[in-house]
Amino acid sequence: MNTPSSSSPAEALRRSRREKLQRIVELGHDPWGHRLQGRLPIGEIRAMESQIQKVSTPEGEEEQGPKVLAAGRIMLQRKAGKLIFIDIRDWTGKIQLLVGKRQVGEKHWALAQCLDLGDLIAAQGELKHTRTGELSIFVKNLWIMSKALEPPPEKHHGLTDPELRQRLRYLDLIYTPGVMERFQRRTAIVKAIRRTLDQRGYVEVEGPTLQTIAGGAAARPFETFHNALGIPLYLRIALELHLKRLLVGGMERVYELGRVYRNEGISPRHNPEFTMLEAYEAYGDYHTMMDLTEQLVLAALEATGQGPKVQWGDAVIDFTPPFQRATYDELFAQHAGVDPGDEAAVAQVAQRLGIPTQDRHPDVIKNEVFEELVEPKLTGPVFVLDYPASICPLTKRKRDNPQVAERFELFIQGMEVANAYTELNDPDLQEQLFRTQLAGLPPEESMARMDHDFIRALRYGMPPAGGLGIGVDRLTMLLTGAESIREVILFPLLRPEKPGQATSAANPPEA
RNA sequence: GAGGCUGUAGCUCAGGUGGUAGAGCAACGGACUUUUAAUCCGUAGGUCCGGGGUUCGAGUCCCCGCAGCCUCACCA
Repeated sequence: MNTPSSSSPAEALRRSRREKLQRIVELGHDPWGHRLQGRLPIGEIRAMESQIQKVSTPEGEEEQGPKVLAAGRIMLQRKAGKLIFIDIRDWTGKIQLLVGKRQVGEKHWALAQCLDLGDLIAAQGELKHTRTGELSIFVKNLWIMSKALEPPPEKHHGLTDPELRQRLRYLDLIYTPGVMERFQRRTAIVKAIRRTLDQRGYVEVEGPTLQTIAGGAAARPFETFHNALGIPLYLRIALELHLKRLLVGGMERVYELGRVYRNEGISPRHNPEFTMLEAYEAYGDYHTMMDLTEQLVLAALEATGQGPKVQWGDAVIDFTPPFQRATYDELFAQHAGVDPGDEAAVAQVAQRLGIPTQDRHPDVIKNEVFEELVEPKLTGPVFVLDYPASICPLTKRKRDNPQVAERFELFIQGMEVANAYTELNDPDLQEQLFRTQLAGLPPEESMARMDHDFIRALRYGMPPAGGLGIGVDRLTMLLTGAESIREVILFPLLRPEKPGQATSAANPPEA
């Protein structure tokens, strides 16, 4: 069709498959398959092994097994003259097919000659053992379900190049051991989170992802433009401010589980779009959310079918509850070796670390020291409690100490996994904090962007509440042994593939 | 944005100090009715990421660029 007489080896491989496709059509088979009725998952078929019976015949003892219909992808093929062994796999398991020329007849045998690694096929026959004891389907009928026109990766090593694994994730799922399982675990984790919140009486909602003010966090947003309205819009960087509006609106337990977008760097722990859970509970506080966090993490852990001790890289994470709780200042003193109340001493440490101290708020300096010296030591799981109020513009202060905010973060392996507050519901203080945060900062870098409608909402009365955010991707990393966030995101952001780029396994995208 | 590492057949990889590019898998042809990463015989397959440069000669050395990974920066 669009293939000129190219003689590259990749073309030769594709041509061979195209020729077989043609042959399949000529033989009267539909190379693109059709609905299958009565097909069983391979896992279930394997479980039928016990139904195989030995019967006596004039020729001796023979096996008699159930008739089954299976479908799957051809992973391996062994040809032995007029006999072909084909290993097919679906997402429940793998099984061997035995195709014999005498047993299947001409038309099916001719079809079998046109099969390649990677094709999707269906086979129907008797479930029995081969001479060497391998559970197999002794094929009577054979269909092709989908002809693979591209050659699959190497059959024992699969794909190893991380770039190819991410760009061709469908192949990664098929051929890299553990990838399918990891993403299924991710789904199980997300389901467990939903189940836990639903059981606790929460409602799930969907807030806007296109916003005129991207608030609720200190991150650079992606910008876009609405043509009909003629206004700039931003992709959300947090779920917070709209969920709190819903608290005002009377949704007393509310959560959203969805994507947020941050226009920042990419690293093994950062992807520009990631999945966040935020949950708000009226008449709770950050202690309420601490209990909830522990419950959610344990539910997620259980959903992955693991015990309390999880291997992650060289480390073992012990999720045995209750998780350790320690205050920000305690941990600061312990790991930074400085009295957190001694501003001069803290500034000195900061300077030693190369953290600028000129004209900066002491709490900001202190927090950067914390991030530098304390966070990497927090192998956790550990709840860090009571942050300096000045770095928490959306958080209620402690009743007996306005310098301290009722906030905690959960750290595991030096990673911030959860962040929670007793939510600030005083509209005047909230407005004031927005303004002081804004003072002298370009709007892009403000820690909290002024959102007048949000302040107005607070003026109508928001119940005191606990609020929680959990980074679902990071939690999934920790619970599935993934050391890069790209291993738990199906399609992480990559630079676009250039036409003709040498790293492309298959046809480059059309120009 | 900075630094380090990597890029060789469709895939997985090898190619000391510069001398006209190799293996396994996959493909193609042949043998084989109980294989298990099947085996055996044979054939074909290359923009060595791209572009410059040094050299009689570059996969190899130098410069510029592209992409990926890692570290850092950014990041409540």
